[in-house]
Amino acid sequence: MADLPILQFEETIMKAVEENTVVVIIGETGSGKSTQLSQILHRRGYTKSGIVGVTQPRRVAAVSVARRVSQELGVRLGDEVGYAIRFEDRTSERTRIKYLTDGVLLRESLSNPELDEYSVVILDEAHERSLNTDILLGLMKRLVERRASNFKVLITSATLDGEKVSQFFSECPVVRVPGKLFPVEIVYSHERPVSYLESSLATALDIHMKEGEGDVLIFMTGQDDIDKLVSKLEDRVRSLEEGSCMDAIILPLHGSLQPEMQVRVFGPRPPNCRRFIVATNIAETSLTVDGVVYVIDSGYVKQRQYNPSTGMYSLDVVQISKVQAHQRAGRAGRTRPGKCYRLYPSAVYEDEFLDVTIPEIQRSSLAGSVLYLKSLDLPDIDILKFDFLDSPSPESLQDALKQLYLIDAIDENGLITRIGKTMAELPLEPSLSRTLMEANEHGCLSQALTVAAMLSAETTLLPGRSKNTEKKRKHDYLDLPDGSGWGDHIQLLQIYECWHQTNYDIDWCKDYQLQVRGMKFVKDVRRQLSQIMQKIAKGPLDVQISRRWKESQQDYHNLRRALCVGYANQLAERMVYHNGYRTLGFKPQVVQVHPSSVLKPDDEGKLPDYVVYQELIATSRPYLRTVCAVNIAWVTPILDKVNKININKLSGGIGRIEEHTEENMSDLPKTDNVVAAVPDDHESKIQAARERFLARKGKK
DNA sequence: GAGCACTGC
Repeated sequence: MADLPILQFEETIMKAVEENTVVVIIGETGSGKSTQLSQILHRRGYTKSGIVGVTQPRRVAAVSVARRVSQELGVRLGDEVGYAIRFEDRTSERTRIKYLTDGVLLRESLSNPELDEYSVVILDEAHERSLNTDILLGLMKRLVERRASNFKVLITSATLDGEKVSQFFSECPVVRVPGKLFPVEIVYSHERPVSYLESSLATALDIHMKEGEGDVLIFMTGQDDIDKLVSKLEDRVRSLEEGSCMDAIILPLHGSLQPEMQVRVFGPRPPNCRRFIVATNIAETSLTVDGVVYVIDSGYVKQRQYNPSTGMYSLDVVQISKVQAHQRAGRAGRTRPGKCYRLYPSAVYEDEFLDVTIPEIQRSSLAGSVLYLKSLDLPDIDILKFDFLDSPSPESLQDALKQLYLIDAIDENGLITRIGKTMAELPLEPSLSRTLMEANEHGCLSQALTVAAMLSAETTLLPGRSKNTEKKRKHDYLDLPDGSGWGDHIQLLQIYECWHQTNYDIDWCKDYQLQVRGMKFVKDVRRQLSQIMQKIAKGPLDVQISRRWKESQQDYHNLRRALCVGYANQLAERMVYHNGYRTLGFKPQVVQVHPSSVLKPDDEGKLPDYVVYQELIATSRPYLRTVCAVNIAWVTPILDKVNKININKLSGGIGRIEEHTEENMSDLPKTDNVVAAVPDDHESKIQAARERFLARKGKK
């Protein structure tokens, strides 16, 4: 601890903090910023007038850093040093240093917008630019003006991007702290690989034959490629065995792996052995593998992005940014000098890679964030002029406003409604919180709570596609309830109700191949949602089991109607001659129900005329994921509302966001009072970056 | 009849 670089900068940092309200700290990996900054401030008396809060983008980081700091200070975790993550608040009245996820701090500002119990807030890992961090940055900017006398903000970033953050905070000082990484030699390819999979394979074998001890970390874009490379490596390494003096262990590493499998990557390594870890970008930030000396970087990442004009998400393989390339290379220099093999020429890196990753706020649907900001009810904040470090596109903000209006969270003037205010308190996406509100009016709150909770964990619920599914099991996945013909939401409800009837038996989950961790998470979410709904609940919150078929059909009917109201912006109509659907409310998209859905054609081979969907996502083609059948009678009033939307009024009559978006808004009333806005330098840079990005996408 | 990168309240 004593040799952490940051400690030599204590005086510099403190001088900057004393003289300024905001300070940016640039510290590379190993500088000790996450554990030491809070302690420095503590030593210097900043915990006397309030708490020093340190945000982290991830839960595990918040917990592990808090644990380490409590050890270093020799106090019990939860006393002077504590942490707060969802479902777990390990702080007490004595807590002076508090680690928390940025999502938790956002929730706290909902009930206490001035954050007056904090004397300092440190936004750690701000360079990762998570959606939540970006919103916090905007809120902090406002807060430091209001609380300038007794509040400090420190923002840490691992990259040169600190200058930009400094500009954002009126040219606040930037302190640079060196990291403790060993040098990493960068080796570029001479040309673009024909197949980066083959190229990775060849490079990995080359390292194994020629290089000294040390593990190899290979970055791939997804599970399929990881599995392919793992099996190819297995084959080739075996045939090389006489040529090499080392044994090889080949390990996949990605988010869908069961935790038990992930542990193999972090366990002790047998001597005289080289491990090949074939990973997604999970190994870029979330997980650190010890012993890595060689990194193979394909230069690609699979990235999820949102198109606000179609309401469609897509998962695309895109080039990484220079920052990401730097981060990947850094993974080779943690224990001793390393090497990073970039499977692309240096000219590609220089000319084609973006400097920084496009922040999440420019790649996501913003309905939830906009609702959150509106609910803060700060008279001095106008959402459309909200000061973001990087603004989301005008289309994206308009899309969010339209969505919120369609589900009654804001009125036609863009003002938050009473319903919207309650919705914002729920840790759910707006469509689901609106469903809960509606269900509460129609006697099916209990069922809606279950569905909302199930959807909060849905992706981790079902077992991953593992190669060894030959394990013996009592039931097949097909034995699970089938949604009674109404679709996936009803199926999720039925699954949870079955589990409830087994008294939440863990073995039951295992028998049905449901992820135990996922199901426990659902139970926690359901409890949390019930607590929030308690004060306005008009019916029971606990799981209700209907004895009779007719009763449950009535429940399903009410629930589907509530879902239809909540998902007003996620409606689709079946096409006349086949089972394709057309989305309603957006620029119409022709889509298919995802094959994993339990919704199946009826005896005449037809799917329901109308469905709501949880997600519209283009993978190999556009799909509706997680769908529920609804009645046309519920749909008609929504479509009437869609046709009457006046986006100009919703945006508070501000013309400036009209001019970029004419093309997407052709179905909406045209306004002739469009103000020609001159994009400032900041905006045009963003625009340029977007265009470069889109052009690159088009090329592929 | 296809398949989902990674987080978080």
